[in-house]
Amino acid sequence: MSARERTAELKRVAEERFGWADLHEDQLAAMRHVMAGHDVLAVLPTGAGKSAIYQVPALLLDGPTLVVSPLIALQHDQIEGLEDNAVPDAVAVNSSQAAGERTQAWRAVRRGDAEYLFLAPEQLAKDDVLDALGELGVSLFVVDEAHCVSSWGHDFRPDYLRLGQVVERLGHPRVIALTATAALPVREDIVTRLGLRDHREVIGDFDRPNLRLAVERFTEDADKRAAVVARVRELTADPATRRGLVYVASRKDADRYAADLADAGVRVARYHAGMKAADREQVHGRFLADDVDVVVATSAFGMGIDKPDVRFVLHASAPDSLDSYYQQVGRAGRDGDPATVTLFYRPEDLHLQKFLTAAKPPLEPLRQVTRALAGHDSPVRPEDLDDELDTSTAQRTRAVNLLEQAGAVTTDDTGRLDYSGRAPEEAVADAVELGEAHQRLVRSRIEMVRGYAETTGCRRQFLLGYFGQQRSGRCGNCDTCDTAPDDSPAPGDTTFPANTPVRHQEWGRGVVMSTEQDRLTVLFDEVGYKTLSLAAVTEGDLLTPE
DNA sequence: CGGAGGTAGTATACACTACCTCCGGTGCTGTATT
Repeated sequence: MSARERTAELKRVAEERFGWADLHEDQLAAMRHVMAGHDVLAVLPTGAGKSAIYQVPALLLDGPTLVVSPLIALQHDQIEGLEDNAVPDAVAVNSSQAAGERTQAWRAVRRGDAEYLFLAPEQLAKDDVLDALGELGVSLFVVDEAHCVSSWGHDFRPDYLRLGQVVERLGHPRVIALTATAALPVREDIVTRLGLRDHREVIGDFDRPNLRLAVERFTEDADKRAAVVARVRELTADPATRRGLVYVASRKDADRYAADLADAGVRVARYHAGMKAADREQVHGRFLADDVDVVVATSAFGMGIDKPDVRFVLHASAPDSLDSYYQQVGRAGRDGDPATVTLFYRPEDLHLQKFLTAAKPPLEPLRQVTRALAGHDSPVRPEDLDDELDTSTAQRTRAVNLLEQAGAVTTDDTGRLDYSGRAPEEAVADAVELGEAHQRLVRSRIEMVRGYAETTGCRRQFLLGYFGQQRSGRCGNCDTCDTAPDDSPAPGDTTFPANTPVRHQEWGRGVVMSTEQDRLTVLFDEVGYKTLSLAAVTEGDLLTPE
């Protein structure tokens, strides 16, 4: 079938079954790749209709569609969204259901009454679930919010890193990975972790010109707090800019800012993961219904929130990465109208992020798991190791992931673990080194937040450069552009334009992410992001193109 | 690492500092307990 015929068919199904008359070219391109048999990574801004990319091809492929999605609450919304259309049902399977409900969901998929099955990655760690999926003949494997593979997999929700093995065990159906944000190392992580095969990438335009970017710098914590409260007061006093979000770094700060803002007369609610599920849901609902103007939240508030008229997103503390930052500020101005995005910055605030990402590779679990695996002559099911271990399931999974990455363990097509026979001390040392390399990357991402906050160049250029999108010229809609002289040069030196592969004498192989007037940001394989002075680079011959 | 909150000490009755300790994000799941 030609690309043209495919496009026509996809458009027909979209219109007839979903009632979508216009598909965006990015959506169509991704769908065509899927229909041509490729795996696909689609990085498209929220609101670009990422779900359509799997929903439409799903109806043209024989066999159910599995959607891996991180939050059970999010799955409910997605299922409801599908119920309105003239398409087969969608169902979910998870731990919150009664046994009967679960059986019914499986039956619906088996009979073909339901086309879409939603699961959290943890479900896919269970043999009976995988066996059931194997019998179903899944035709499309969708990973929604695919950046979680990279950001949540290493220690928080380790089952994310096992999705690649799950794909193989299911015979490698076509895979679609979807996300709204992914800097280069995150994209690479998604591709390698999921084991995408002969894949195509569709990367949308990240620029959101209606967001006005600014950073305000403080030395005293008290001054910063007062400034945040004063700004929210000011913004909420004007009906045109009344609704917004304030992101904070700790639950305690969420409580405290919410209390201070309430005292200042702001209609405000707080949101963090320490609250009861029902209370969180209520806050979410009140925000959508304009019953409160402002939500003060930790990073728990985010995925699945689609409110068009959010007029400001303020950060009372620095986030852990620009990946998180861009996703959080992206919740402002979805309707395209102007919105304010401001980071209230104190360098000290970065220390909290460093603390939160300080987890060392799990040495003791690594030792135990290695010893246990080395003691088995034949492949062993992961859960059968637990009798010999003194670790939690999550720790065991973490250790297995690192050992597998280090090449000391492989997973066979029944999900059993096979030890390579390598000397245990060596395997543990390699796994620790890999864990530490990941740690360096995470740390360097925090340094990129510092870079953004302290840059004298155009903030939009810096942000887009971080996502590998080089933009020429100043944006004219950020604080540094306001104060820059009109004739200030665009980022200049073209010896190392963005995306150039380079080698550094000490740090090894890397890729240029972005250039500013006097400096250059490079992402190195081994040490993560580094910012280099252009003068030092050109004079010292530190960097050579590769 | 740094902020919050407690305690001890000083000095003279409330209030201040100096020092110490503790805490800090994101969610799934299955099991035990109300």
